[in-house]
Amino acid sequence: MATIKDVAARAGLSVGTVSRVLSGSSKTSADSRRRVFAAAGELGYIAHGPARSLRRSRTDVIGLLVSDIRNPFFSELAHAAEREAAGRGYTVLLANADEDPMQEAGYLRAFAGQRIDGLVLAPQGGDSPQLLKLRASGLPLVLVDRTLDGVAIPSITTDSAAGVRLVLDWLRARGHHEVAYVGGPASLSTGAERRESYLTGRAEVGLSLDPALVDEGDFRVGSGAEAMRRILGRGARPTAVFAADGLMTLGAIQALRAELGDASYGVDLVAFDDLDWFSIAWPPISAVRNDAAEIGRRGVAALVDLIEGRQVSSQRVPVTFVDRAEPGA
Amino acid sequence: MATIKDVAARAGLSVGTVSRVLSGSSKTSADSRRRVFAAAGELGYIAHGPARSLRRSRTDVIGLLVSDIRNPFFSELAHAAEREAAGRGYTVLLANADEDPMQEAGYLRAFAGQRIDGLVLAPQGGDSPQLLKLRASGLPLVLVDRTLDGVAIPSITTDSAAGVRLVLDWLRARGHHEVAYVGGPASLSTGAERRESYLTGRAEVGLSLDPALVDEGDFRVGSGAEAMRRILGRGARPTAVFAADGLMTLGAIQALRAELGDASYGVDLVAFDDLDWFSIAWPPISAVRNDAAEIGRRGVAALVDLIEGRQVSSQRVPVTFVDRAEPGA
DNA sequence: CTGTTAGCGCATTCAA
DNA sequence: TTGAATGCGCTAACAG
Repeated sequence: MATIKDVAARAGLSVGTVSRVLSGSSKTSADSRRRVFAAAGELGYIAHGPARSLRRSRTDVIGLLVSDIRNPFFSELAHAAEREAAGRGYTVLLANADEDPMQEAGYLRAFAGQRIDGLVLAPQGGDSPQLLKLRASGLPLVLVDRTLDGVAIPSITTDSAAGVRLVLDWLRARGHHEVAYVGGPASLSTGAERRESYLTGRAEVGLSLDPALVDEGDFRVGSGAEAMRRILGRGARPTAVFAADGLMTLGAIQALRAELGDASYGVDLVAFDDLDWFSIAWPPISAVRNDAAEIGRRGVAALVDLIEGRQVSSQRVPVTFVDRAEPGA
Repeated sequence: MATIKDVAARAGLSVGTVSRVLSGSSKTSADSRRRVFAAAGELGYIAHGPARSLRRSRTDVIGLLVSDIRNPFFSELAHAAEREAAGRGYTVLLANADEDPMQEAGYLRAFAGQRIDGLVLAPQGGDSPQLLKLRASGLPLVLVDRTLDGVAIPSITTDSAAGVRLVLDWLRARGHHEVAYVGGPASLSTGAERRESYLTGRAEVGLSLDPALVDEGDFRVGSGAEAMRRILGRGARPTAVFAADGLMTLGAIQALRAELGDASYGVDLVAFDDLDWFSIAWPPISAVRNDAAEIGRRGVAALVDLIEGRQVSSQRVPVTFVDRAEPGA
C-alpha cells in the first residue's frame, strides 16, 4: 500500500504539503494541489485510517449497539442510523448484543478499544459496570429505544404511553373485554412502560383485569409463542391479543394457530411495531407504527451534536396507529 | 485514557513487559503478570486499537458488505457472520450497499482506508474498478450469496439450480400450468441463475412458456409488487406465483390482493427464501429454505482461512424445500 | 525474563 | 506557502 511518503516523493513535495493538500487544512498552491492529486491518483493512495486516528485522537467512527439485528425494528433503525451518520461524515460500527447483557459488555469494551468517537446504544436493562465506566470516561453517549433509569443519558424513545393509549381506545371501540397481553421484559424500559400503561389503562376502557391474561416474553419470536401458550394454558380465551412488539406478535399467532386451530382466526390482533408483512396477514394485524428509522436518525444526530460539543436533550418520537381490522368483526 | 506507559509506571515495570504480559506473546514471570494485571485493572486500561493496528499492520477487523441489511436474508447472514468472526478473534465492520453499486464503491474505499484484514462481500453486479483495485491490492476476499463472473474469487452461494428444481417439481406435483415468475435482476448472479434454471426447466415439467408470465424486480418489496402488477396487466391469470426471493414474495402478494381481491386467495405461492412469517401467511407460502446463517458462517470461515494463508475453494450451500400448501388445493 | 528503543503513517508545530 | 521534525500508543527487535 502506498503511503503519504510515496505520494510526496512522486509529487516532488514534502509529506507535510501532501497532508495539507489532502486534508485541505491550510493554504496550498494550485501547483502543489495539482501535483499531489496526480501522484495520489496514480498510486491509488488511500490514507491509513489507524495512523490518522492515532495522530488525531479521533476516529470519525461511532458505535451502534443494537439489541437484535434480526429484529426488523433494529435493522430498520440501523439502516437509517448508518445513512444519517454517513451524511455527517461518520462511519458506523454496528454490533449486536443479542438481547444479552454479557455480549453487550463485551462490545462496550471492544468499542472502547477502537476509540470510537461516540456510541448510540439500545441498552440491555441494568446499567452494567462497563457502561458506567464508558460513561465516566466521558464518551458521548445516546440511548435509543430504551432508557436506563438512574442515569442521565440523553435518549430517543418511542412514545410508548401514547401508543398504548391508541391501542386501548381501539380495543374499546371494537368492544373487547377479554384481551391477552404479551408484554416485553420488565427489565427493559420499553417492556416496563408499555406494560404499566396497559395495565393501568385497562380499567378505564372496561377490559378484564384477570391476571391470567397477562404474560411476558423477551421481544423475540419464540418467547411470544411461549407467553401466548401460557396464557391459553391458564384457560383464558381472549377475543383479542395485544403484543408489545412485532416479533412476539408472530410468536403469539403461531401459538394461537397451534392451540386453537381455526378458532384462532376469530381473534383480533394488535401490535406495538408495524412490520411490513402485517399488511397481508390473516387475520389482519393492526399496529402502532413505531418509527425505527426516525429513532435511528435522531439518535445519530443527537450523538453527533454531543461529539461536536452541542447540547442535546431527550426526545420522544410520536407514534401513529394503523387500523387494519375488518370493520364488522 | 490510560496508556501502556501509565500501566508500566504503576506496575513498576517497562512498557515492553506490560505489552508482553497483556498480549501473552512471550514468557513473563508470575510476579510481572500479577503486577501488570493489577495496575491495568486499577487504571481501567484498554489498549488503543488504532495504535496497535498501526504497529502490527493488521486490524483484526473484517468487513462485511451486504446488499440490504433490511432484507431478512442478509440480517440473518450478518448476524451469523458476526458470531463466527467473534469466535475466531475478529471484529466485523458491517456496511450496507443498499443494492447500489455507487454505495458499494464508497464502502470499498472506506474499508480500504480502515485497513481491514479481509472482506466478505455480497456484490452488486458488475466488477467495479474499486473492487478490482481492492483485489489487485491482495486483500483477502470472499463473495457470499452472489458470484461475479470473470473473476476468480472464492464464493459461498446457495445452490440455486437445485432450489429451482425443487420448486419445479412441486409446481408439477400440484398440477400447475400457468405460473408467474417474479425474478431478480439479471445483473446479479442469483437473479440470472434462478431465472435461467426456471426458464429452461419449465418445459420439462409442462408449464406454460408464455413470456407474459415472466417479469423481474430488484429483490426489494416494492419491485416485487410492480413486477406482479405488470404480469397481471398483460392479462395473465396464473394459478401459482414463484418469486425469486422473500421480500419480492411479499410485494407480489400485495399486488395480487390489490388487483384480484378475494380471487388472490386461490393463487399458490412459492418463494426462494423462507421467511419466518411465511408460516402464518394465508394463503400458505411454500419455500426453498435458503440458509443465510450457514452462508454467513462459511463466508467468514473461508475468509479467515484466506487471511491466515490457507487455501479455500468455492462452496455451494444445499437447500431444502418447505411445503406448506394445503394438500387438496 | 526484562528494559530500551526504533518506527509503523500521519497531522501538526515550528522555522524559514 | 512549504519543509523538517516531532510524537500519537503500541509491538517487536535487540541487548542484556
